[in-house]
Amino acid sequence: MSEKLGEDFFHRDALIVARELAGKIVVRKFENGEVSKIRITETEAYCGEEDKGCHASKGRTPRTELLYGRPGIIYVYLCYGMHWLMNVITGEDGHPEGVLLRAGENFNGPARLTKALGVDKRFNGLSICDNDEIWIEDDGKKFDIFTAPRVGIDYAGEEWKNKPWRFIIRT
DNA sequence: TTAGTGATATCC
DNA sequence: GATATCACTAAA
Repeated sequence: MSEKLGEDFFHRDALIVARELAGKIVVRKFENGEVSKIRITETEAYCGEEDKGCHASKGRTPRTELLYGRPGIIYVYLCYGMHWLMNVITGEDGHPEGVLLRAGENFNGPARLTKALGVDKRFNGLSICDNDEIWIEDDGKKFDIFTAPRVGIDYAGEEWKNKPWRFIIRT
């Protein structure tokens, strides 16, 4: 009883989507026909220009342009020259918010996730509900979620870096 | 703890 | 054109 998540799911506040995305399944179909499913264990919400932790807070640029786009768009960001981090855009069209997929079962760390999924910049700009290589499913299982401050955004300042906008499932 | 890595933004 | 920065990982 797995259900593929559609655009409606992402067309909500990033905080809600991030919370509900924790515990869902990312499905990746490779070119050779192999399919891998990975449970999302950790997400983070990034909410708008006023959120200093969000890329869009520094202004609209070609890179952050995607954040302003339609919900369900995959935003792949290259960090430190070797790591791909994967986000999904949420909320209203024109409002820069999204959810970072921070970890999956069997690994820790956002770059491990994309590595395992074979995600790279080819996926940047794709809609996660409108392609046959990667999507997210709800298998109906429920998890206890706990929150924590986001990591890696010390530059955002006390006010923003302490927001409990990181969602982790209890396993 | 530190090196490695490359796209992006920002400063000439 | 150049350089400073960055939501990280792996190796030690």
